[in-house]
Amino acid sequence: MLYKKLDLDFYLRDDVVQISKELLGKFIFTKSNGIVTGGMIVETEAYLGMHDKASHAYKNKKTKRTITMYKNGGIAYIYLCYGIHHLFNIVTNTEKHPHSILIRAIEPTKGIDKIIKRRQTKSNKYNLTNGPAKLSQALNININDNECCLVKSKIWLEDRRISISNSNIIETKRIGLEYAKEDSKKPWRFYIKNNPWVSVK
DNA sequence: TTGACGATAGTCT
DNA sequence: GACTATCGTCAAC
Repeated sequence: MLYKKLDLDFYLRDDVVQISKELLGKFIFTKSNGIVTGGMIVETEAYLGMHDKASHAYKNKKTKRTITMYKNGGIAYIYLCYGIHHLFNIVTNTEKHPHSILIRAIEPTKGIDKIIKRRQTKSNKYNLTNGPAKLSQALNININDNECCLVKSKIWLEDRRISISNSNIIETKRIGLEYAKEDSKKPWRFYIKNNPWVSVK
């Protein structure tokens, strides 16, 4: 089979930085009201859990919101940002390690007509999914999908045998985390070199 | 019970 | 580049 859905073992691994890099070039899809939309992941950010000041799980903090990250990997962690935006993360590792990966941008390939309708944008096509809240809107992901299983549910990832070499992966600091002091400078954002769908170059 | 604060995006200058 | 809409979450009172 050329298109292989990512299985649970992919998500349960320990190295969230490595998984974040491997996600580049993978595909994400959602099925909503029978319509499938999705595309290729081009930008990710790793959040390293209890020792990462930028992570919601810093200092092992457990609240009603963050408890999702303390579950086994392979599920979605979705939360509301700025009262408006739904941000989609992938939970990795096991219950003791609240790791997550923010998907910041995709290159849409499936259901683009539907994506345009959901986004209601008239500007250039790169504006459709080049940001974490934009892609959530484009794929109709919202807070109700929190804890959604990524292996056997309406949101899933596929390996389509596209390989991104290390020389084509840019490592840089994460976006919008100045409050996290020194951890905001850690090179835990990854994106595909020269890809026009990346949010911030 | 209250208030400060965002892992953003769109608009305006 | 600056400004801000908008509201759930969470810690402090």
